[in-house]
Amino acid sequence: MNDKETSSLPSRHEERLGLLLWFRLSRFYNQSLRRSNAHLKEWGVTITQFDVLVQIGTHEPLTQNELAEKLFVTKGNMTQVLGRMEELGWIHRDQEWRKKVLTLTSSGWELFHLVVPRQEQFQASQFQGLNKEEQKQLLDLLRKLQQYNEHMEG
Amino acid sequence: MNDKETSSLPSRHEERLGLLLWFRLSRFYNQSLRRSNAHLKEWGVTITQFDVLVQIGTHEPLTQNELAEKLFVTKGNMTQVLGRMEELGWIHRDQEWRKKVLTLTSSGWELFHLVVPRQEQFQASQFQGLNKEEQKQLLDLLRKLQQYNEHMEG
DNA sequence: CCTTATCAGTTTATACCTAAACTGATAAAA
DNA sequence: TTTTATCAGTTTAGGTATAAACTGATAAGG
Repeated sequence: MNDKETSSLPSRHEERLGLLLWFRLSRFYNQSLRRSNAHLKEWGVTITQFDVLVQIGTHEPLTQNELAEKLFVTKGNMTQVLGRMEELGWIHRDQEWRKKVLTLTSSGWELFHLVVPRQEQFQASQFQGLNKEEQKQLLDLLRKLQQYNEHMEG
Repeated sequence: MNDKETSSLPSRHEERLGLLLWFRLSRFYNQSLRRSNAHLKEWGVTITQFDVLVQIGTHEPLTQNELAEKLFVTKGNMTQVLGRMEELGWIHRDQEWRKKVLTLTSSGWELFHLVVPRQEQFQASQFQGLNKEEQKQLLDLLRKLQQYNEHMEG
């Protein structure tokens, strides 16, 4: 590949921007993921479990499919993650018709109230490299991207 | 948690923004990852392998540690991913002093020239929800975040 | 009533990723 | 020279994620 020659062509340039954005995004995400897991380790919670905890805690009651949709993961994945969380005694899974209704146990609520404020604070610190205005900008750009892509997939 | 009451407090609000940013970011990243893998499936390549292919192809020769640093992943992970890519005949791993020097095989170069332009085009389409100006803004914000966090970790 | 479709969740095989402990080689210090 | 430190890469155990095939229950159509 010949960077210097092709980058002067505008159409190539735009394509490059896409790849650059992908690289930046995935690097930052990976870093952020690792740091979050390290931070949550103190309470024996993974970032995935934390996300599930927040979703159930704020939208209870939820079914597994609804949860998977909210988290943008497959339902097969939910089976595994929720299985472990049930073992740990953080959630109830009650069969109801052909659905399973998810709620937090008292132990789950305890964890929720303990960990959510800490993690909020931690995530705020992760984005300290941007001022408040820039943070809102970033949120807005991500919102636009998601809306557009959702619209594309129908 | 009582959303409506606590969100009026400014300090709480800022912390919320951090959590919101994290959620948006991870949802978009997951979506993007899934779509990229689906797109690359045509050539039997995963997005991880693609990232490795690009790094080696553009920075050859590289050691495994250098590659891990560029991709922001652990060296243990590289051992596994590179092992598979070596089996597939895409890369050479030549022991040199106490390092292993990575280069692409002719088959690897073939794949590189076949897949990179397609994936560039695909990634460009992933960010079409933003105009060129907004894409540059996003890139800039991500760059700032990474620089700040790198500086923090020292 | 019986057949067929749909739907929620599970299972399986495979890949990715981490942290932490380990190996073996080179380099530095005693 | 012997010991100790460091460094690149590997291994292990465990969690996360997917796609695709499957199960079993409910719903719809014949």
